[in-house]
Amino acid sequence: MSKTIIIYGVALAALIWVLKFIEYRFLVRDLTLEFYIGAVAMVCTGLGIWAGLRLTRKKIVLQNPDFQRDDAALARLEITRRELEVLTLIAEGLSNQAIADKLFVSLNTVKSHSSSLFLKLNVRNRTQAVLRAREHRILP
Amino acid sequence: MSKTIIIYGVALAALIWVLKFIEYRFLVRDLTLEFYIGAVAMVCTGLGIWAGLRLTRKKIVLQNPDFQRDDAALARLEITRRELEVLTLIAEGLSNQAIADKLFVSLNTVKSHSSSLFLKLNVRNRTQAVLRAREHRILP
DNA sequence: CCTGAAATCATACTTTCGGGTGAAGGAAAT
DNA sequence: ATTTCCTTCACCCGAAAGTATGATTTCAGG
Repeated sequence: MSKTIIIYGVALAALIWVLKFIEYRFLVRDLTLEFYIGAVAMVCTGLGIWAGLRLTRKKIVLQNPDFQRDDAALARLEITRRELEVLTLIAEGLSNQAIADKLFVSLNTVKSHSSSLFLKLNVRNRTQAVLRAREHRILP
Repeated sequence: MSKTIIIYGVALAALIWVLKFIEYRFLVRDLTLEFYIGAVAMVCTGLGIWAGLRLTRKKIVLQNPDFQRDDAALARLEITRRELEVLTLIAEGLSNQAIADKLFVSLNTVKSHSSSLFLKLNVRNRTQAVLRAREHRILP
């Protein structure tokens, strides 16, 4: 956050410094407008590329390759297919509304599923549900 | 849930069946009150032990023994000590109120910490925060 | 000594979650 | 055919979570 701002500030300061340096070094009284524009364009392009990479940097995937779902646990806990879907999306950090949009169902439906899920997993909220599901080897 | 109820029902039915059997088998007209009480006591004791074991069965601990916190990530994200504490408790599925009680601070304080945590982790809720923290190797 | 970062808490407000209840349609099993 | 289970959805309500803003205090480091 503040680091980003600082880097931008430093970059702009460096640009100004370089321009000043050029002015003095080569005894140029006034650099041409084109030169300024070009310099700003270059710096902004660089910063843009850097910011773009930062903003869209790929997710760090944290996968356990040798995860094997314990279907016996699923059966024992009487968790249905749809509930498992909802549970999976909950584990991805989605809100109920987001889950509803993703599954093309209403918010109420998602609430129903998650509620019965919490009952069956014997937990009180989604964070605990994810923990429990992992313990039961229902989720990776 | 329903399984528990079924087992209780079966146990009671079995008890009644056994008592009837004894009555016929030994041509006893009326079993003594003490006998009934004793039978009920035995069955209920057994069920109680079983239920107690079920209810208090130990947590399945899901620990990654070779977890090493990425302190660089902590510094990079500018996460403070207190925020890390809160984050850890969030990851354990505790509510804000529970965290407040555990840390002997007010609910508002916990909210403050979690809010700035979400900002720094660039997430919108606690579940995503836990995910992100794991990705950054801040949490096991 | 002064500054800045942390930590604490408050107040107020909006959004999201979660519980409870009930109900309708559909598919599969008996 | 009837029952049972799953899925879907609605409505209501209270609790919890999250946002925004600002004040205070403490304390290490320059």
